Amino acid sequence: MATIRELARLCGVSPATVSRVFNNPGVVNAKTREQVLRMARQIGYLPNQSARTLATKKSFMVGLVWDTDHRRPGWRHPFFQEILIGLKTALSGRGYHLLMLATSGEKSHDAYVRAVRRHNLDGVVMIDSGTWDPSLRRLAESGVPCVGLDRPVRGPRATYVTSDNVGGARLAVRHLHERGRRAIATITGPAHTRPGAERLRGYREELSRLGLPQRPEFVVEGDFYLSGGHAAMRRLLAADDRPDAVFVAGDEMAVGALHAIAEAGLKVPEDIALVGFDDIEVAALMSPGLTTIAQDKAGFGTAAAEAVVAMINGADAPPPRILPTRLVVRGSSSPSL
Amino acid sequence: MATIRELARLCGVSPATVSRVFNNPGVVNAKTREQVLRMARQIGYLPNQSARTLATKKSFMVGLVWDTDHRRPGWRHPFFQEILIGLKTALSGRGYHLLMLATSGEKSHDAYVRAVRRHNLDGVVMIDSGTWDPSLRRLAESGVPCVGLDRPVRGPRATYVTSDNVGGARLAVRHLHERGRRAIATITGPAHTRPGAERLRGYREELSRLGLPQRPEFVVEGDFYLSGGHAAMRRLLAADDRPDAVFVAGDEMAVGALHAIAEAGLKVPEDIALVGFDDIEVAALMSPGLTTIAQDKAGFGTAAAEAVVAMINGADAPPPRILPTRLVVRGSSSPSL
DNA sequence: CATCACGCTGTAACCGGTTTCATGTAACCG
DNA sequence: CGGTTACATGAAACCGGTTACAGCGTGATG
Repeated sequence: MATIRELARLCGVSPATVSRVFNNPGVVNAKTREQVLRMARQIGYLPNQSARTLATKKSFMVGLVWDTDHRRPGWRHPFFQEILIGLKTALSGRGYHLLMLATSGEKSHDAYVRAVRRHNLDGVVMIDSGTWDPSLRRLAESGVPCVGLDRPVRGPRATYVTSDNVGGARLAVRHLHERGRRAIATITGPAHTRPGAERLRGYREELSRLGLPQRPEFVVEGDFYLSGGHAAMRRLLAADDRPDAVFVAGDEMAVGALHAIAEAGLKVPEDIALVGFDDIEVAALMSPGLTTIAQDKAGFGTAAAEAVVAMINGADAPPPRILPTRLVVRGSSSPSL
Repeated sequence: MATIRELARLCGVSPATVSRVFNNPGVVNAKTREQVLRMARQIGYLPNQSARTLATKKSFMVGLVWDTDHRRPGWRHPFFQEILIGLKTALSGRGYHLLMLATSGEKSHDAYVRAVRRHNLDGVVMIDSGTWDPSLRRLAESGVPCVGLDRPVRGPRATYVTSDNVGGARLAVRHLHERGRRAIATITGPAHTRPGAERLRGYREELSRLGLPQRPEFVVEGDFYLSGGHAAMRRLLAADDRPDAVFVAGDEMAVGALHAIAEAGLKVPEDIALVGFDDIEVAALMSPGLTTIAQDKAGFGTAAAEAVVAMINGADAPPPRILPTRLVVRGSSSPSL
């Protein structure tokens, strides 16, 4: 492995000059610079990142906190993969790498903080269950630039990225109303999760705006999973007065709901129209296709990368970024015949 | 930030001793060791990984090469997320972290090699399209311990992990045969991909074993995607003599096939039974549920971690690891009425 | 001509660990 | 009791970069 001193010797200059060629090209004489670059290519010189980090305290690495505890829901965020692609791409475009943080089972409250310190991470992105794990709170409060994905994060240099859940839910309800539905129920996410609460709020707001009554029996709490959607739908169907449309606050629950409706011998969209939320891959694969509120998947990653890099470069924590959502119409909300 | 010299001073020992406490606890006197550990905890001392790496050339980081070029299929491996969880967990249990490698758009043939060198990565895991990208070939040949996921990798210290595609395909065909089907077609993956070729081979082998004829018109090539499955199924249905069962070499294609069958006014499983491959999440969500060949998702990650760590610790490249597959029976292959 | 500014470069200390080698001490053995 | 050995530790070099500071040559300025 070629070192900076070797390269310097070959070029007849000092290591400092070589270093400057790479970090501060402006200050070094054009001729010298060219020569150093040429020689560097020739002998395959590569600056050693560890040495650099040791000297500068900048690692050009961002940690990804991704809580894969199977008891919690977060580990399978509906479009984790797309977020990850966006994040990786956006970070690498800015010269940063992504380190998957792991606590090696260590259950200390500052396991993450320690990992971040140990590796001199420049910033952190968190995507997880949204439960306020103390070790995550510590992390956000520790002062590293910190961006939460789909979960609020508070700390001296922390911000977050989320979708416009309220607006999306309103879009969904408005759409069902435009399709002529008036008895619009909702299956919500868990009340303690932020997306769950916000989507419910949007549903309520839009009902008010449309002058439709708020009917408590039309609000059933689900769990964002298939089985929860199934169970919730069965409860809705069991009531005397069943809805003619349901806004389901998550696509996976919507699939469960779809099955429950079919089991009850009813048809979508003829008897009950359905609108989901997320636009996961399955949504397009169902029959009928699932009308849903799409989130800007790649946008999550990009926005997170932007925010964390900005903070790394000394900016104050930017305000939370709310990504727009949009309605994707498919068969499950087609005009009934 | 507390350094090793500070800690040493506080304990009245030399930095060397402190270092030994952490790396070679056996050689240092029990009393001294305890004292150092206690003091370390008290002042929150954390060894700096960059300094360590600089001195030892071991980073305890493994790179993940994940080609997200959208023109290639690899970036959305059917169960990327599960593999990633398995990998992360298994690595972290062995004291390694996972660094998502990115080439920052650099199109050099040894972009990956350079990234690995620069960061002193101890090993690499690759999951991608399976196309022989020259920069990946270089990487495998560069001598870093290297494990391919669902793709063969050759190099001085390289091996790979894959599923028993042949065996799985045979299971599928045998199952359809047991259900009384005799006109068993297949929709394959692209012939140039390894899983595609192997699953086709399994299909052929099992037909032979069962004494069923090989009918060229019953073999249609797909692309592992929804649309390819749909198109392939239409071709099968258009023939004079249509099959009563299809082994589809990927679940996503199977979903496409299912739609094509429905569009043709036929029923699954009554008219045509279907068996997929992969056991992706959708498989259980369809109606009818998709009978499929399940792969050991978490096993991929674990096996890859084991292999790469073994090689890092000096072992020779272990032979390729073939993970067992198993049949998951659902509605799409129920006995026809 | 002395002075100064400017542009470029080198020297050397430093980042925070690890590791070789030497050394001191205590135990052990014939 | 002298010599060997094992054990525990410290001094110092080293890993490969960065950077504060000093120095040098050149041309401009008073």
